[in-house]
Amino acid sequence: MSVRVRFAPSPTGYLHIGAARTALFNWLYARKEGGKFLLRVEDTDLQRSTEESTRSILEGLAWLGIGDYDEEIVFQSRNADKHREAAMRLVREGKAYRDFTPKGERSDANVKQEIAERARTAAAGEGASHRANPFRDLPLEESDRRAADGEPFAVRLKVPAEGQTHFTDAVYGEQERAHSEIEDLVLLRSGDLSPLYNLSVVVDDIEMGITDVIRGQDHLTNTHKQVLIYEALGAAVPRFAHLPLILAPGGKKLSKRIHGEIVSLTTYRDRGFLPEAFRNFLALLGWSPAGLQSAEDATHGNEQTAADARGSEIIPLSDLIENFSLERIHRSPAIFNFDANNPKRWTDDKLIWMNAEYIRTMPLEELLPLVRAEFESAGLWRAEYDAERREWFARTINLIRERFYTLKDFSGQGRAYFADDFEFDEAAVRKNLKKDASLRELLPALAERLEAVEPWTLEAVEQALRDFADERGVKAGLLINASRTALTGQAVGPSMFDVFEVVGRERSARRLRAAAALV
RNA sequence: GGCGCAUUGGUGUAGUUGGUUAACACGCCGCCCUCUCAAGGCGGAGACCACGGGUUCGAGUCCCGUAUGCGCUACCA
Repeated sequence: MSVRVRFAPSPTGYLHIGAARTALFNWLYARKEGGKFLLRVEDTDLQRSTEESTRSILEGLAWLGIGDYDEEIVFQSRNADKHREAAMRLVREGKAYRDFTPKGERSDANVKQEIAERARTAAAGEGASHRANPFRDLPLEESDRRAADGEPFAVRLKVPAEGQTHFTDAVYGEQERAHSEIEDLVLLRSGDLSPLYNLSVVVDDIEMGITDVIRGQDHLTNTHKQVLIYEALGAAVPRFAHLPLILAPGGKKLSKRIHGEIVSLTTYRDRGFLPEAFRNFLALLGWSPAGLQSAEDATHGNEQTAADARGSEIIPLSDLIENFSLERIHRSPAIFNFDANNPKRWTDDKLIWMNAEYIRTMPLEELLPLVRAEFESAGLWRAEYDAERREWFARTINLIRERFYTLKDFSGQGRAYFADDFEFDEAAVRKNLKKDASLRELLPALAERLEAVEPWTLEAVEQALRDFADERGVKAGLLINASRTALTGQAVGPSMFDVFEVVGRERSARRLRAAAALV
């Protein structure tokens, strides 16, 4: 049977990076196995689900490059009737029962505490059985009659008193759980008979023909309940693969409430990350390809091996797909490292590095459209960049991309190359312009000298500037650094003669003169 | 409280029939290069493989226990 997997987010917020990784692994597995990748929106919690969340999740997946679902999106809320039918079938077959116990109110906030307390008292009062429900063995006819009389009921699965369930998890191995540990879980709520999560998931997965369930480790223990439902329904149990959780620094839970936007995928899109870089990073969180970075590879083999091994964590999508396997997924949780108090480290170091690596090494033709999109949203784009200035634009981007980390840098630090209204970095002005008062006179003189340079090439400009420095008895470095700040507003940047060439004669001269006022 | 899962330098990981000096990437530090900053090259600090017991000639790798973290335990998903 060919592989069919699904990503099943609940639309109660933006796409969490942990969820994004789950989606990615499902996608990778489907593509590797030549199977189908499906999407199911689990919107059964009507109060918390929003259309906006659904849209945001879809957008996030599309951005990541894994929005190519192989079949139509399934909305779980539309299948409620099927879920209900399945549960009632189990009641008829004696595998589930109606529970006429009045519904107890519970405050959502204290559930955890309540659970612990209940468990404690249950442990103290000798072995309060999970099978003590008085309605568990109510004859079907009586159950039917009471239901027909309009008495409200919930439907519970009849979990066998003895024995255990087991399944083999592709990641965590053999899993076993005694039935005595599992209560008769509720399938349908009393009153409106709306289906609960465990039922919905199983019925939908059966309906969709899912062969492999790949999801977060937080579902590992509950999988036993689902196995029980599969068996009651007489359906084949799929293969399960649970993914280790992604944690915050200190091994704490990575939560939207505490950590804010850092856990949202859209943050990375909005802050100038490349989908391929983010995807690459995400793939390596909880999974690693076999052998790619062993010591052997790094030290032996042919000429380029050392360099190859160094960059071996930069993995093209085709290789990711090619090498992906459930067996290489780790069991221990991964920490997503960041420091909320440090702007330079607002997100994981390696992610930032990886993004920069992609920006400076990816084919220029692939980078250009991304920069264009960034420029369009920053109001820097001009039609001529795609026409008569096309070559200049490509050359300039290629020049400055070397030291940029995100797409935002092109419109931020790189603004001076494309607009005149750039800002001067104060530290740069202090360091390169205010440092030497003679620059007040030197800069305009240099401007004049450069205006005469013909042709305007890197070599000619360098020659002219160095000659000028010699004549004036100053170090070329003084003029070079001052020029850098004058032309770009920055203290750092590409080799200055490249900058001159790209900025052009007119603009260079104008900016040199203007900068004299800043000295 | 019960049940489950995990534990290799700061972080991500390699280490898969137990065998010598625990490897790679990011980050950090230094040097080289140099007009700055990156990149690149070279080098360095940083892990008694959570802790304690075993098994073995030999354990990061096997077994038991402890601790810590996380998850589940709901008429939430």
